[in-house]
Amino acid sequence: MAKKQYQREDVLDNVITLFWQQGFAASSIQQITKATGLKPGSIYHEFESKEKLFQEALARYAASSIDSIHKKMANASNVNQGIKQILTDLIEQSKACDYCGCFLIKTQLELASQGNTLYQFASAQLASIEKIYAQYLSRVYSDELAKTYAAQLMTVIFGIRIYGYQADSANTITQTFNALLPWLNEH
Amino acid sequence: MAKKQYQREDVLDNVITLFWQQGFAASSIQQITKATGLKPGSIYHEFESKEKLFQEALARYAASSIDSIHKKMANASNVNQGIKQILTDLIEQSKACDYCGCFLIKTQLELASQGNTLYQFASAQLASIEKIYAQYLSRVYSDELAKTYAAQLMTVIFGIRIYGYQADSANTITQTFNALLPWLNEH
DNA sequence: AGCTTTTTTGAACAATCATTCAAGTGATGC
DNA sequence: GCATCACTTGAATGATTGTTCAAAAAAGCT
Repeated sequence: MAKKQYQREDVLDNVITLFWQQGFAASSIQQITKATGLKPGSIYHEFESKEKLFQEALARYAASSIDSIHKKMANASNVNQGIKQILTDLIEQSKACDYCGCFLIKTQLELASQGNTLYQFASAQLASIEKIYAQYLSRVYSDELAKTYAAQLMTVIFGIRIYGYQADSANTITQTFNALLPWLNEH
Repeated sequence: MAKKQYQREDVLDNVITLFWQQGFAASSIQQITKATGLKPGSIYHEFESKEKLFQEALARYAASSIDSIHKKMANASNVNQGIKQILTDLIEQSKACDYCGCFLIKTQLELASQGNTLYQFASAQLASIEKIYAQYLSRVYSDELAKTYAAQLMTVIFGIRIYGYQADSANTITQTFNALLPWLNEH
């Protein structure tokens, strides 16, 4: 079998689901083996370690998250509507899957106390997402106000993602974010 | 040594710190041993299992959290000021310690996907905290508005606790919650 | 003092952990 | 058709996991 029997990206996608659900510590190589169909040897041949594998999975998740933001903003009639759409989709998503929240947030929480590289990576990605929102908002508001709104937005997104772990919360949440971020209805 | 050499509550306090920092999966019995000074045998004699120990630690944390809310509300000149004080203290706290966030939130995120009992317990505790806020708010607002505000408050608290993981975020946060919850300045 | 009860001890348990590696496999270039 | 190469395999590694248990140790009770 000289030819690779898998695509690096497919493996990562499978592994994202697993790590996302269970976190880093609770995901064993055995489970990774089962989720990907690869034997331990192949995993270590392709990725250096469990940590490197996790890192790469997280990076892929972050990239696709950021990509999705840009796409939704491009399709929206204006900045505020775009953000509103993103929030709406977020709520829809948290209804659909049970392990949700955000992979980046979960990683940040799990690995914060160990000063881990993975924590720093997750944290940096979240910071850069905030910056992206600030950039979009600066099309409509002053730079200062844009930053302020971006911080508010991130806080509410975090809040929603945690609140979403509570059962049946979807209806409440929509009402909540509309009340918290009234400026979303401007323009 | 027929007499107990430790206080159940002291053991729990030590164990709260450990579990809070590292989460359930990443905290080994060996570490618990080191943190409490108890040998494995004693731990299993006093608490039934790692899970039961965690559960009890979490319950103690939740009880003290709820207690602290009531105390702060009792000391405040009115409901809104009391809540404001709680939020301010929360931010101060998240500056001080690095593993922060909230033990309940961390537990909820870590153990959600496994449908774990511990997840359900954490989730229920958070729901009951929301109910407590709603009760206080209903002194000042209609029952319906009180519920709405309580949901907003929880969302912002969640947001703040996650946002707090980002470095240097303390100044931004105060500004943010004042903007998100303008009704806190009423009365 | 002697018996009972409660607690402590630390070694031992099987299971599982992340990781390694020598051997095997099959396609590719010559 | 043979050697080379990239990849797969799965057993084996030693460390660590949560948990148990028989023996020891000390206090209370009669």
